[in-house]
Amino acid sequence: MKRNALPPVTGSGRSGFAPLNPVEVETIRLFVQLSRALGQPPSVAEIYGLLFVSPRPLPQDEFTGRLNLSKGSASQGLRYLQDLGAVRPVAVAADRRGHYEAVAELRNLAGRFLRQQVFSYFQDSGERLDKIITEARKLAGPERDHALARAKMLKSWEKNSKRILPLVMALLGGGRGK
Amino acid sequence: MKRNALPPVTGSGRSGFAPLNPVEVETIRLFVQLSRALGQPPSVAEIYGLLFVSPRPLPQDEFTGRLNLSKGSASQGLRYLQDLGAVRPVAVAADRRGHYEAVAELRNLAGRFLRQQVFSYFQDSGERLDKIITEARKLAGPERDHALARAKMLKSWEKNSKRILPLVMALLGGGRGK
DNA sequence: GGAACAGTTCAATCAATAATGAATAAATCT
DNA sequence: AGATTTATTCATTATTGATTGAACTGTTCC
Repeated sequence: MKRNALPPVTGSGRSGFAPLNPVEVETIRLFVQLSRALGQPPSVAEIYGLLFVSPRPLPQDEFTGRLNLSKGSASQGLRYLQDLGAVRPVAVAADRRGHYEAVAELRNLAGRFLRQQVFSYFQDSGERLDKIITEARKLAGPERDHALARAKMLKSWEKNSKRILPLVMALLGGGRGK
Repeated sequence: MKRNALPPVTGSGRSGFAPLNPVEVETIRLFVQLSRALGQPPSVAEIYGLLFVSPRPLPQDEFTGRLNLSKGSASQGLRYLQDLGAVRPVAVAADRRGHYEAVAELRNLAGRFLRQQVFSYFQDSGERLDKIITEARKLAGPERDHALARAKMLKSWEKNSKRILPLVMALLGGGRGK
């Protein structure tokens, strides 16, 4: 069965938890929208969005219930967010459930996200580039020249891109963020 | 029926076109890999990749045949690439088919891509942010304060991000790209 | 110990996205 | 005009990716 995109704002939570208020709904939508642009699954964005607007850390079953997620999605999404450093556990006295809060520093978030995304790409791109060059050398005549020129271009693209990342990070952290 | 990921390097092209050589195969793989990171369909990456390594402009049926794509995918992918400015038509004498070549300037490519991706996001994010603030004002007590603080934070994130884009563009174009 | 709770894993299911190809249009040739 | 070539559109099909939930693990409480 397909779960509801977002539970209705009105109506008492049939999960036993308070339904989302309009601020929560809109904030979550904002993050879901962003997640599309970044190619991230909506459930993850929903979890982060709700933790982000929440004035206090939430236990897993609470955001699961309020977002109408399955236990599996919640668990996986939470893990992903923790690995990314976007969410951190917070102990709450007299409650054995784990509670979580959003890490809300743009620099951290964006930095880690970029690192994760970009790193996974540059992972074997270097290796592949070398292979392209090796193969290009085996060609003959003008084909060979063109192939080598293209390979060189790719190398320079890679270098340029790699150089930009730290700068972006610095800008994200340094901008008068107040 | 599923098409082959990439036609085998050896073996005469059963489409009547030359099979891909190793340089072409590896270059295409590189772009396909990148397209995953960027959330773009592989067929588009294949087309761009082949045009990128090709020493001469290719007509649609040629890259369609060599990549083993359907006519539909080729046509749509080509259109997407043209809209993005990543590929441009080139007239070839005594051939009535349209020929295309890759636009291979990192600055153009990345710039247009970012614009397309990011712009579509910031499209209505401003509107949504205003709505969040409006709704937050209707809340009471500490909840209200927290919600307003979060909304303010989102606004600053947006401002920061918007400010960075032009800088990234400048860096992509300006780096000693040789 | 064992019942209730909190959480994870993963194979099966469902939804979203990409690719296909038949129908069609438009242009060029004879 | 009619035949041929080139290319586009879009409903259908295939593929990928996200979500579910039942089975399981480990804790805590009585």
